[in-house]
Amino acid sequence: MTGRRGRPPKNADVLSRERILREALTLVDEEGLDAVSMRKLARRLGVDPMSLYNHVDGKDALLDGIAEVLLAAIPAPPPGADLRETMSALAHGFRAAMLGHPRAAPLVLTRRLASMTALAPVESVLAPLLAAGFPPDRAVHGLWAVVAFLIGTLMREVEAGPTFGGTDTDGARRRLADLEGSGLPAVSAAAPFLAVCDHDAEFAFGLRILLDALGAMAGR
Amino acid sequence: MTGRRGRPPKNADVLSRERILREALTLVDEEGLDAVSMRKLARRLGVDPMSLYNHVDGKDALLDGIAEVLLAAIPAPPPGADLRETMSALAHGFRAAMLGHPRAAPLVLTRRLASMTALAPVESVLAPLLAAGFPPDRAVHGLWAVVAFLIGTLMREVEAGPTFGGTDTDGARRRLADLEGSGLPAVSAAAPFLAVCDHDAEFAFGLRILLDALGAMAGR
DNA sequence: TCCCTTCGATCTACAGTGTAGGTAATCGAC
DNA sequence: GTCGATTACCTACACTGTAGATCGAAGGGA
Repeated sequence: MTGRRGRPPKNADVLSRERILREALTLVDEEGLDAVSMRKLARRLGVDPMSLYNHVDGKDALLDGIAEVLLAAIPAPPPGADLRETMSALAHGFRAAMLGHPRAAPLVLTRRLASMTALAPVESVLAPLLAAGFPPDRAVHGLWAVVAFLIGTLMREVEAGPTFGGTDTDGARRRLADLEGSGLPAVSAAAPFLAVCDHDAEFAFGLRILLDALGAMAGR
Repeated sequence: MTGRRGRPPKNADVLSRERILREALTLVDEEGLDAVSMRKLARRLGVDPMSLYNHVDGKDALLDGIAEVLLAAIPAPPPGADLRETMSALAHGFRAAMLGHPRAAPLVLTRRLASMTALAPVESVLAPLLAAGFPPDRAVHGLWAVVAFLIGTLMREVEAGPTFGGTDTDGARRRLADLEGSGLPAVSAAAPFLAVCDHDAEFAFGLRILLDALGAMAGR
């Protein structure tokens, strides 16, 4: 009655893993991670909740799937580039991919992904490091140092929410007052820079420091 | 019958915010974050679930509370130390605090905390940066770069779980085989170092790079 | 043509969740 | 003694993830 049972007629497949993941991602974009439930997702797809389980292994696997969609959006670095250009391009590509879906980004940043999708960028970073003369163990250390920085900054950036940027918003003013009245001298002195975050500048600063250090080590 | 109603007699308060947070933390330590529910926590405290709401604002506030307990465990750095010693001490203190409760650490690493507890370490880092001649905006950038690195490494470290360390475990062997058979040349070459993580060495490496860079900037 | 396996969508059901709203018992202050 | 505030308990509601069974169409052989 409510909806016909059994397999849908003909080749008109109602569901597919891709369709589910796409809809899930836009659901996260619109309502946030906490709003994701199998039932709500199914409702948006016009489908019974349990049907999702024919294409996805469960809620956790669904979230992993979204994470991989995000990771797949990182463009490959230009082929002829040197170490610094390659790492910079990948770092900016990663950041852009996360900022394109800020509410879904924690799925990438907080989960240990072991898929092929996650391995491609690793290869793109390791290759120039090895070519620059890094022994494999140091190359891996350098890779993880940069990855850690990326994860950390983006975590901060993405949790801040879009209302953190403006310098004259109500929130910023209140934060400024709180910091100045904290009684901590250094915090008070730096309060204007703590109250608002110039994420672009922070990202550039940290990335420059790290790439400088790696570049210096490559020279040795 | 099941339990007497109303306020408990005399000064024998059954519940308190501290007791709740303590029990919540050991619950997380024992069973992980997903296992935390108001009902289970109440059961362990021998109390009705709704009673918790008299001391804690809701589940989210409870988790924030646990995060602050973790943060409060970071020891203050030695007072007379210079920039590098101070930042190193705080970084190691932060790491030790997180590794002391690996399953609860994501609460600190993934939440934006705005409490006084979170501000104390910030002061401890900013003070020597400013004293070393950093202008406030650069000091804040340096602070966040180090914080981002800390968040990122600890995220990786804490999610890996305790079974990631050993070199001859089954998981390590399987990972090694996967990496070598990935078809990616750089990944294959560095596979032995990708399959197992020496977290201590990684942490030391990244921290050294960052502190070197900041030290060099302070000299200018 | 019939039969039979396979597959995907549906339905039911269950144990568990966070918490709003209401009630009763005890306290400190007057 | 009276009164408001505090605190523990109870009920109830809407919602979650998903195991298990069921049904109907598609496709392959005979």
